Amino acid sequence: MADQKLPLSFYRETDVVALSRRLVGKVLCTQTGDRPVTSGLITETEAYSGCNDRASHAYGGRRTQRTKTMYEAGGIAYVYLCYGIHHLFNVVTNIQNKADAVLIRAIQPLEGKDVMLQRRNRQKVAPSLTAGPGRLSQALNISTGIDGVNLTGDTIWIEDRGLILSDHEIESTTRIGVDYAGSDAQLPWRYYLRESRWISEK
DNA sequence: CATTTGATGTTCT
DNA sequence: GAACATCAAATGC
Repeated sequence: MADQKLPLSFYRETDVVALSRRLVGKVLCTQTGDRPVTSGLITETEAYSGCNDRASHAYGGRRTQRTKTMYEAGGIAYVYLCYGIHHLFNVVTNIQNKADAVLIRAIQPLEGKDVMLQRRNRQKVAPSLTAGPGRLSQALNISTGIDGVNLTGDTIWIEDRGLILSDHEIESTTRIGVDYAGSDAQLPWRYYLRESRWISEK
């Protein structure tokens, strides 16, 4: 079968942790303006479980201008500004009002590497190009401007290219940068390709 | 190599 | 004011 764009039903899965694991090995693609398609293999993800997860922006049912996107039905992008500089890309999952999301933390460049180098102002294709949530967003031209955009459209989407990963190829550890979340910081909800160099931390 | 620091918008106290 | 799902450049070994 040809490359297949993931359908809305994929994102409406109710187990955000299982979905986070399943997104590793899929291919994130963007296309803006008249630029060529840029894409990369998803190598690292983190699950954020809505209202009950102290690391989540939606913890305790918090609704703000920023977080309202997370409460929509799964299958759209949640992009927000971190530290006033970095645009972080998340996949909204589950049904409406559940506020579950998966943060994409790293990709391995596939198509459009020259465009990514240009956007990032780099000379060489190396992990620092797209390994890290702020980095991959800049490489793929993802910004808060596409917050709420449908992931089955032609601006940003995710493809299944038939790669199947067994459990020993995927490592799960605690999430990055969520020390403030108390005991929830210990949850092993970060998934990454064990053998990949394209990871945000060693 | 490791550690420190500056950049900087939104949200919450 | 302070904290924050971060990064890059500068500084110290």
